[in-house]
Amino acid sequence: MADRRPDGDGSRAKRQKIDMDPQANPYLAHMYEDSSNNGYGNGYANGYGSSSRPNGSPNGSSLSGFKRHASTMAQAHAAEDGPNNPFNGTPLSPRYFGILKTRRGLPVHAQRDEFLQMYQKTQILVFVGETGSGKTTQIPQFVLFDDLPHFQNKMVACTQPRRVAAMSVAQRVAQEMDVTLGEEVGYSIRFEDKTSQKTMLKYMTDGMLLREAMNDHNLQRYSTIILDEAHERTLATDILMGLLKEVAIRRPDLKIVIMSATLDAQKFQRYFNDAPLLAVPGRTHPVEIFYTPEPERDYVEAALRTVLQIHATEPEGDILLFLTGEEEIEDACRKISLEADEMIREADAGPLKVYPLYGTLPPAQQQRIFDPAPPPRTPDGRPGRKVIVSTNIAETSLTIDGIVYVVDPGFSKQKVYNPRIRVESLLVSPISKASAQQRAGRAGRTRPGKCFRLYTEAAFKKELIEQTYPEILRSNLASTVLELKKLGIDDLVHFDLMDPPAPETLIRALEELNYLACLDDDGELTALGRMASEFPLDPSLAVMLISSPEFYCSNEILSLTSLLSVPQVFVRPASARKRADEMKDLFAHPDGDHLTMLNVYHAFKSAAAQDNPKQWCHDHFQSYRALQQADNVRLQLKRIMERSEVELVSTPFEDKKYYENIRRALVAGFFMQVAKRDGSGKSYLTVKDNQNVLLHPSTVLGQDSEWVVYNEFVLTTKNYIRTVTAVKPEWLIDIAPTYYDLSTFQKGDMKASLLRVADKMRRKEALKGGSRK
DNA sequence: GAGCACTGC
Repeated sequence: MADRRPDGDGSRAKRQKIDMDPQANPYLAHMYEDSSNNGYGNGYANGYGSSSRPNGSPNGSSLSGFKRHASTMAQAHAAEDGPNNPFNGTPLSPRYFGILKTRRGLPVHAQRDEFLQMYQKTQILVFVGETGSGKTTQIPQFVLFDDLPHFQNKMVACTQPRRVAAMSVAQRVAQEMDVTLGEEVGYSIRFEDKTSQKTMLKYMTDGMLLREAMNDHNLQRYSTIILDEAHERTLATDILMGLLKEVAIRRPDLKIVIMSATLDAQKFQRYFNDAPLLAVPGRTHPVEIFYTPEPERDYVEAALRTVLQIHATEPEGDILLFLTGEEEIEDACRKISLEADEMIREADAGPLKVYPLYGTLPPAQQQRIFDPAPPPRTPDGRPGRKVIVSTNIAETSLTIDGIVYVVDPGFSKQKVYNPRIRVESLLVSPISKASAQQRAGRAGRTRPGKCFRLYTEAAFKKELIEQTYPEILRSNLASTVLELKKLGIDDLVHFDLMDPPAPETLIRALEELNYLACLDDDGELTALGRMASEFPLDPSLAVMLISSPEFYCSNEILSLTSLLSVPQVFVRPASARKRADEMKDLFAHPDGDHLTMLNVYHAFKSAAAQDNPKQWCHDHFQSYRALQQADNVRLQLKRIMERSEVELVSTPFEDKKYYENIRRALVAGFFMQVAKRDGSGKSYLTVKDNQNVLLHPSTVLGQDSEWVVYNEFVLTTKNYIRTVTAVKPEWLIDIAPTYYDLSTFQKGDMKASLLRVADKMRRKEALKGGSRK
């Protein structure tokens, strides 16, 4: 039997410190009431030596009587009861037994035997557990006792859509199993691999498992793969499901558990060839639903009215209001506070505290939502209340206890993709029934609650779709198609996805990859495509990066690529717009936003700024978080470049081509995102798609640039292109001759000027040739 | 003269 040692620290992957600490993370839906997480992580790690550990053989451990895939709940219970840890032989701590008691009271525990029997009988199993059932923490442990992966030299993997979840669940389960996090139980997320030779249960992001699959098509290192939160239907989960369906045939020994929270489980069952289903009830309190009798014309106005009404008439308990975006939320918070002050003055209402909540809010401000509600103003006064006004970040990512009232106007911002003009944009759209249910459920976490839906019951029944469309139907699939090719899936059309995307979307993606020379004319992966797939980047960014040594500026393009794959670095608070803009002007480069961002990065990395980077960012209206993230991404990309032997080179800064080389390299990746000024006005026209666009007001570029590359198409009140840099048309023809094959262009001003440019280039070339003779 | 829902590698 395989021995997994040596298990010294030397063999462990190096890991980088990042700014996420599960200890400090308040969003722990899976932490039960009794859990105290202080001081964990040390204490008993030093108590035993690894040499005395039973390892590699069940003999002598409390798992010795276990027959793989034929164990019983009684056996597992006996092993769990100790006195020694069944997985590493060390004595179990008193705290372990305390947690064990809680665990055995969880709803999933009642069906442990049933789960085991089903798990043993079938290869693929669908498990439905509502919130509070304990599925995320318990099912993987049930699996461990029966699958005994460590005796096969394999692991059990459990995927999560979000990093914080993977980290914090792993930490909780390590506690439950009385092991040190990173040893028997670990996690793996981007930038951090906290696993070791001993790891038998690994929590990870779905994207991470997908990355692994690209180099290990059969996922050989796993004996069981559990996909958790499958109902969220992230792009990665959808692709993994398609892949696992195929791997299941190639690897009959692999077991697969699909865990979902919705009643839409039949869809998963059908997809996995009528896999058996096990459903476990959750543990939540009832939530009473109220609808408006008539449709509301202005949902924000109706929402404010409802919140104030609740405050005036309903008993104690906090309120959660769902709105769609930052501006709407900040605005609503102001109005609610104003009205509430008046209610307090005139009607002796209880104090009301209002908190905004959205993803781009600084962490310290996000934390404030966990502050307790304000106390009554006088000892016998009316109780205080807090209102949280949130985007749908509070629908899945984040749980706030103490919410009793939910106000749901029925809208959220959703990504939509239009393959015709190749544009992804955010649109305020009605939510789905599943979302509405999820929102309502937020009112019943601690006690019975109420949900006020600001739409009619008829609208709920007839107008809302059942489920939000999965991400795969709402995205540009260029990078997905590249991933699938790297996964060894050649026939994309027949790849069995749960919801196949529109053929037009696939064709667009293939076309884009072909122009980028990642796929050849037969749709086969090229050497460039294979290399591009190694980078966790959009194909155009990856191609730009890989091509950049040809333009003598790969160091700079590496920095720029990192900056383009993190949130906006420029901060512009509503209270200090003018000063923020002045600061931005300090970094402005006349040729465009890309170069401006690069200037910011270089300034940030200068000795003066690094002395106190946080202060520097504050003073210069830069996002410290974004710049730090960019640094982190840069390091990761740099390692991949080194591995792929992409050279790191720079043009000397004194060289007059320093900036020009960078602009040319931009064209190598973004030649499909070019616009030309339309006549003499402000309007631009995009190449080939012929979309009328305007330069985004945030640009540093003047109106005098005839040709520009842009990073992003933003569809709001108008069509904007954002992050733009001036380029020369000769570069387009020179660097991307296939895309700029003028015979493929529609007749018009664009084609005419490109033809003139091409002519000029030919004349120049001829002259050069002539002079050489 | 705008405004970035949320994730992930």
